[in-house]
Amino acid sequence: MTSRDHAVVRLALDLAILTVREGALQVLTVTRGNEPFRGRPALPGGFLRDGEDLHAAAVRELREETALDGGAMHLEQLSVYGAPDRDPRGRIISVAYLAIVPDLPAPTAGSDAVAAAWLPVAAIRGGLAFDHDRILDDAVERARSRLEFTTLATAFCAPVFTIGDLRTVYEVVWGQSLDPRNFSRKVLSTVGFVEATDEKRNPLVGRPAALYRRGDRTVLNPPILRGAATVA
Amino acid sequence: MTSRDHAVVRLALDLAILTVREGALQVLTVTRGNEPFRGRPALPGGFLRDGEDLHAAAVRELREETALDGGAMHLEQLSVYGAPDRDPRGRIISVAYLAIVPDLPAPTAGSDAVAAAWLPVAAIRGGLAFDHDRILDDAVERARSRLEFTTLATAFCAPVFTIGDLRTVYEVVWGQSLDPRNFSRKVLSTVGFVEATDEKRNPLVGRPAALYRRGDRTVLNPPILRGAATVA
DNA sequence: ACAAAAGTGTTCCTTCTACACCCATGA
DNA sequence: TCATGGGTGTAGAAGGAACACTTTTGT
Repeated sequence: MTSRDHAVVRLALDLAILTVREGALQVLTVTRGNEPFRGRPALPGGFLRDGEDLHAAAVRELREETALDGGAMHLEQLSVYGAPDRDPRGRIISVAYLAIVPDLPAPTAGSDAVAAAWLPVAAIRGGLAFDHDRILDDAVERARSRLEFTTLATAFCAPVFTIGDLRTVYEVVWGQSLDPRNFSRKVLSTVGFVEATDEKRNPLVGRPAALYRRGDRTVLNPPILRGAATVA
Repeated sequence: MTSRDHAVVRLALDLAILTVREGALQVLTVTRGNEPFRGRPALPGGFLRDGEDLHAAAVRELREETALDGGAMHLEQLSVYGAPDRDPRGRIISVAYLAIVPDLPAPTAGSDAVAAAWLPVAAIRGGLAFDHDRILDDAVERARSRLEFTTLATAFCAPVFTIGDLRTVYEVVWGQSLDPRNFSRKVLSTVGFVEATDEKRNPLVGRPAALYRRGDRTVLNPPILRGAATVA
């Protein structure tokens, strides 16, 4: 065996599961019970199994962590992280996935016996194990970009939602405030973005808001661009 | 060993190396000398080596195929392809990279003893080995999108080039014609896209064109969007 | 002089932005 | 009737598309 041999690697999957909770962009983390990085938060993940498809493995991990299935969430491949020294236990290549989920009623406990918790992305600041800070950075930037060009924002929302709910997603993920009136028009004038229901929701105070469902469309044309606008 | 064990995988890299040659978008292919898919064209690639960084491995493969180094080209990770049955020889996960190179003076021969050839992307139509057709599709779409939002088009060009050369890249990659006058203005009004030289190039007929170098900027703001415009 | 390609100026139209204004509800 | 959030109209600014027109070369 020389150094020119084919590398022997293990293939891991890591999930950056994002949601909007309590007015902040949050990510699901698990606390590591073993070395290395014992006690530090990390992104949930696991190893690929024999004969298992990559995407199917990501779906499985997501279900184990959030009990969410199929259509209720968004799951896409993010990138591969394969620096030789990224894991002190050996050569482990990680395929990272970005998942977007609504604010879950059952908040945290996964089926694994590890402590899972939602942490605000803004509060993490380099505290994750391995190279997961970099994965999280990439995930957040991908999500921000997806809001511009796709209807991904609806994946952050419950099955029915108001235009105001949707706007809050944009404001929290982008970290800037948007004009409610122009936002409303843009969303409603894009056919297939949202689909009207005949229900309304009464806020604690103020005029009732119409409720909508997700539409068929996935790509946003024209896009909703984040300007260098007024940061909230 | 049950099916719940961690999968044992080999990790391959495949390169979609794109260029503009003879007025067409072309991709570098190698003809397979062994089964499976013997005699069929495939994307060049190879296996990750012990202790080798993923991106470094992609750079190495690109150099082996094109004798191009570092700054003269663009190289970015595309995606991971990991369907269990994607390679009949066993469980091989492939990390695909997109490379953009200028029209090379030394056209084809790689250092390996395999037959390398540039093929027009439009002429391939499902003829590649493994799942390389899908990788190529993803690569072309990524390149098209990159032209909209980044200065990637300069990576298709020689070290010095005219605005007309650059426009040809857009037209060939997008498959649509652009207004030369508006295109010229957009490029020149984006500071950092191209950098003027004081040389000119005389075409066989017509007014000489100013020559430019790549600029510092990588992101294009505002972007140059492909309309649903007049298809060439 | 003429053909061909490079580049400039100008007009029209679409889209974004900002903000005045009206609507519907609970307390 | 007042505070609060939902939603419409509209004027100005900015950017893209189309195209007439000028410039510079080789033959």
